[in-house]
Amino acid sequence: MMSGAISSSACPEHTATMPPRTNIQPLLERLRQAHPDARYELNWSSPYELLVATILAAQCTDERVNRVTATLFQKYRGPQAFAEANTTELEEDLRPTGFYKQKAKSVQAMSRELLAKFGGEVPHTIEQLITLPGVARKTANVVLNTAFNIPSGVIVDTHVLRVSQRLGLTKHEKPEEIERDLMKLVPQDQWTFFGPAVVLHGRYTCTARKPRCEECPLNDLCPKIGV
DNA sequence: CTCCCGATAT
DNA sequence: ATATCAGGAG
Repeated sequence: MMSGAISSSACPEHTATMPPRTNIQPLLERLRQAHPDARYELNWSSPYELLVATILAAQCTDERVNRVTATLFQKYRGPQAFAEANTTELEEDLRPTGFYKQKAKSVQAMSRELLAKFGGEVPHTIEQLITLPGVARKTANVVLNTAFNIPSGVIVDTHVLRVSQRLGLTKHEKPEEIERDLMKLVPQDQWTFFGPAVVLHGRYTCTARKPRCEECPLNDLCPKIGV
């Protein structure tokens, strides 16, 4: 809520104590052209299901998560069912997503905490969400941005991290520091678009190992740091 | 920093 | 063969 704190400095020289890069608008326009309806590709039918799916999405493609949750959400309906599930059986259900023991543990612990502290309802603030086991800022921002349309912050996953550094939007390396830079740089009403759009850009164009700079719509805006 | 973990692109 | 992939906890 304090993120919009603008220093209305009387000094005409520095009207804003603002970030490294000058104008974000051209970048936002290009991104919008390339990914007009950028959104997360996880399948869900409730905020709770999106929360579970996002936990499962760690180090795993959306496609594989969707393949698993298609049957998973038929078998377990709501936090009570996950909390009471047999752990070994749940681990097997989650196996194709990788890190399956850790994820089973996180999903069950998260579900129990959700029931105990929030009556089974997914909270609407990032401060409350990140108290849940297995939930940090990235997961919390995905849920708040996507399920509730709340611009709680900017999603910083491995794609946003890499692309932001290459574009020179940040000099930092830790996700939290990068998110802080992006929140200053990008207007708040663009946050829920910016995250998913940059994720798609990183997934399909500005790839980790062999970026496709020749066909990149942001090519002329990019200093190509670390490529 | 390491560990959790399997599938896929290179 | 191995780096990487919609991360987070200890």
